[in-house]
Amino acid sequence: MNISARTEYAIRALLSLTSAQMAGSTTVSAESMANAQGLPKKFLEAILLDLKRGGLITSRRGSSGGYQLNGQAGQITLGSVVRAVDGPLAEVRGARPQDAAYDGDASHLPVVWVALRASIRTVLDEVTLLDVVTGELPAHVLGLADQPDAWRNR
Amino acid sequence: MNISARTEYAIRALLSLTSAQMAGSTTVSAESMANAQGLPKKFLEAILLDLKRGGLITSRRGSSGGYQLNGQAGQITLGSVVRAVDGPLAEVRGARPQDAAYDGDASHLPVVWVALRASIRTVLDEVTLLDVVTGELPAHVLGLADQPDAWRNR
DNA sequence: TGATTCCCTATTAATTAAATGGGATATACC
DNA sequence: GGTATATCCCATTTAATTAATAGGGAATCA
Repeated sequence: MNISARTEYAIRALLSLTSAQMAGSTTVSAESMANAQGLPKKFLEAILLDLKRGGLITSRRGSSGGYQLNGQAGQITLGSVVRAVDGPLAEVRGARPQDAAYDGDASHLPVVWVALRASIRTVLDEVTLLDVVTGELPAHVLGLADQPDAWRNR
Repeated sequence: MNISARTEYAIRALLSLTSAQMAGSTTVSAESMANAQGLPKKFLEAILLDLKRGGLITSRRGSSGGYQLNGQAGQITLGSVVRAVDGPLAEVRGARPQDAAYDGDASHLPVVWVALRASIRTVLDEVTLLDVVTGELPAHVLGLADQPDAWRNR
């Protein structure tokens, strides 16, 4: 149940591209993203390639090349980023939640796994890159983060 | 964002113990749990040790020994099981969600991570072992699993 | 006493995660 | 055309984690 470095780096790089899009600039190089966010450059390059293959960004080579978002920052969700770099959300022992089959005492377990994935989706598939940069997060998400113990460990 | 085999095995073993508790029996051996749920026995033993150290079960050695739940099945949540065998929910690159620190474009990201963890908690910390065995899951959880596309991949 | 069953440490094998290196390919600008 | 820039791509490395197994010690009961 962890967010990988890959995913975290991907999101932070895309937030740089979002910022650039808002400022009206064209492309941003891997190097400047790595510097701005403190990410290992070659590792970031590999991640950006995944993002490109996933259709989230476009790129241009050459002297004034770099990357930019493929589409509007307000249309790109964190969920799509996670899926592009780390695969499906909430897999259970390598399988999709609804495909985990059990019998006997555990027969109702898939319902729980599906609900768990659905609850994760209510956050990751509702928050866009633009939301994160502006801090104007969906009411539902702010509500979750405003719960009494949300910021405390259990 | 995955559920490990460790966690899945732990839950399935505990569901066997829940069933035994409901039937009024005393202890269940690791071997019979492994057989009933099709789990590797020695691996299961290691997991049961974690569960014991986490205070979720008790054990007795010897010829009619075995394991039993420490407390009522209706009081033990899936969240406590996950924490006992796999550590904290929803860590971000090895740190707690609220401890991930960023500046610049990513400064609002911790709010998202905390909200994500909160949403996971609304499922895992609300569902008990008894709920799963009986299939009588909390309304909130059933609601999530009843959403139109909850059972479909994205 | 002997069978049973948990307890515990160590080890292994496979996979994944995180990163690095080197170089080929495309682009812009002088 | 030449050169600097920057993506693209493959191969390799290192470390950590995951999943599982092995072997035997310690407690318990009949």
